[in-house]
Amino acid sequence: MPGKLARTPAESRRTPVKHDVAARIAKALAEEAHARGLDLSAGALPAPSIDRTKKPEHGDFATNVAMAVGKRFGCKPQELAAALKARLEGDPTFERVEVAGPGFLNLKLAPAAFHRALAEVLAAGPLYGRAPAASRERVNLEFVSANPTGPMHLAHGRGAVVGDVVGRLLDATGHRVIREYYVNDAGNQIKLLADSVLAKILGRPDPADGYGANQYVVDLAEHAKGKHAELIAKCASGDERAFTDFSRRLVSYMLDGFPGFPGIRTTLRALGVQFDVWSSEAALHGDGRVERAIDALKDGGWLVERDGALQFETTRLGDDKDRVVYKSDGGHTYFASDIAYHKDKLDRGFDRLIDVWGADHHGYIPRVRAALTALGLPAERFEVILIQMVSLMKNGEPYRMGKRLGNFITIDEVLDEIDEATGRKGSGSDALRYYFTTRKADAQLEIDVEIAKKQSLDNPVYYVQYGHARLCAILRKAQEECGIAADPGADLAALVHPDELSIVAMLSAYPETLAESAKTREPQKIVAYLTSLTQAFQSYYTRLKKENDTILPRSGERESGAWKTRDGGAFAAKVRARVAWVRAIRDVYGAGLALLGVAAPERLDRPAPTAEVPAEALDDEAT
RNA sequence: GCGCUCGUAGCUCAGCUGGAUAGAGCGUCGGACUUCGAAUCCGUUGGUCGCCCGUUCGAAUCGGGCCGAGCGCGCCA
Repeated sequence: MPGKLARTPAESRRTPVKHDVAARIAKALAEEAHARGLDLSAGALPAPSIDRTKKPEHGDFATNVAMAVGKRFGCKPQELAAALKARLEGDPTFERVEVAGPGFLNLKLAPAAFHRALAEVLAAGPLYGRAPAASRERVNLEFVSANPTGPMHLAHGRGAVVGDVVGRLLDATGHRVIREYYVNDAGNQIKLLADSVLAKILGRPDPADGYGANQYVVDLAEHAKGKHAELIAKCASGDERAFTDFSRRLVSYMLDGFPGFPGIRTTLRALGVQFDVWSSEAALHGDGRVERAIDALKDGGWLVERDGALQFETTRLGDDKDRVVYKSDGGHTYFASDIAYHKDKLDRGFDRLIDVWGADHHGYIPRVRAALTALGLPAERFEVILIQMVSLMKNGEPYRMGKRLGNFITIDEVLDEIDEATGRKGSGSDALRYYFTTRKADAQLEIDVEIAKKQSLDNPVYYVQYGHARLCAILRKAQEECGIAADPGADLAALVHPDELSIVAMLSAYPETLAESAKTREPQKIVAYLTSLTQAFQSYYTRLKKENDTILPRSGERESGAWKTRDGGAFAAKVRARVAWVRAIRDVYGAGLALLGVAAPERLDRPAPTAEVPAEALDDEAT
């Protein structure tokens, strides 16, 4: 491996500015080696890092190249750094090159380099940053997969949003993603739901651990009673086929809704989440895929009969204990289905399987991996994103709705409550999506409904949406009052304000952020990026005002048109450059918000100062 | 007991393949609007990165050991 100085074509397209810097450093290094009569072709050089700096005084990029390869040059890092500095100073890409600390090279880019970077953003527009990853994979992304025995709760919602955003990230980096919901329609839980509903209809007592205490079961019973009288009668007389049929219909109702219950699909849609494939556990059994998978394990000698049950010796593959696939009563375990399901997904030709699970299922990973290995399938293609708990707070206190607490509040309740409070349909989805992707998936999360309802700085999603609306307002005024359309080919030479250039540097980092976020399946990197971009622009905007400058001509000048000729046209050139720059920021913004599935409104209505609604009044409506 | 995840500011959390003086939001306190959206901005306050060793030019980051938290360890799903 030649290290980071040599990049693949895909990477170089993805990070043009950084790649440019890397190439110039490599060139300087090669020249220095040549000058010293060193032959570096034998053996790889240690890979140096080229990083964006955290502090402005360190310039735009910093590299440890002199420290990394100093030994090969047989000299001190600081000496090599000084030699490289001398060579790089002749390069017009850099405005300043400094040796710092133990041998870092700090590089400050010249304005022209920023202008080239900005031109790239403008040329790509809203598609900026979307570039194929090194490997373009066919990905099966399975998420939510909540049992269709009840409404979706907050914890499901987090998995839904994280899964959906990871899907968008993978799409944006050139992977082909199939989003799949695995419907557990064959297990005990479904049987229990059907028993509970039947019990309601037939006036029998609810089964042990049944669902009968829930209002939606009462509603479901009422709905089913009118529609399936014959089927219910057969079920009552112990007809198993009828019972299976009845269960299947109940699953459909849970997914598609019935009077008094919106249905899981509807809830997901309200959250902005859609699936390509709904696969059925029952179907895996129905057409023999489970049986065949278990037979394959048997043929491979992985199964033993013990205590009257059929066990898969996963311990031979690193699991803690062997796992039962067929119980002593002859029934299958959930694991048996899951073996077949994951085998099926790989059989369908996916390069990668990503499962999104609740963190409490983490112990399940080794056995699925063991199953794939035992079946001779590439277990390394299987990965899991674990989702931690969500607790819902209200003004700092655990939030209760009825008897439910935190995780057990339904998505619909939360969405409705926020939508009603803000008066904007979709604001609940925006708020939840933003919250759920702000933290990494495997960290516990607190959500405060009161903050999510606020249309103010306290609410992080509003802060970012406001930033987007503000950029749009500037572009709108530029067009309508100055006749300036953001021109991707604008002359950018007049763009010299340090804040403007540092924001260009941020824009040029967006492709790297997207690539990294997709690669690590960590949406929070996009959120963090958008937050800091917003901050940078808002800060610039206020500073400009303090400096008695504006992006657009002042209103007086707009009407007279005097701005067009001010300073011999230099002012107009600056305005045009800045408008193009605003457009670039807006586009990156829009791209980032689209990845999160959060609305990017072009304008936001100012809230009336008296819009505060007493929280108690909303509680009554929401329940 | 074993396994997984984690321990960073008063609170909620970032911190990329190890990099320079560890960051953000909220909270505290104090400031900034005649002019493109003040739904904003600036400053202030705040930390033995749980503890101890080790690896090296360099550790919040990697390794080991403790302490503490959550979860898992079903012929449940």
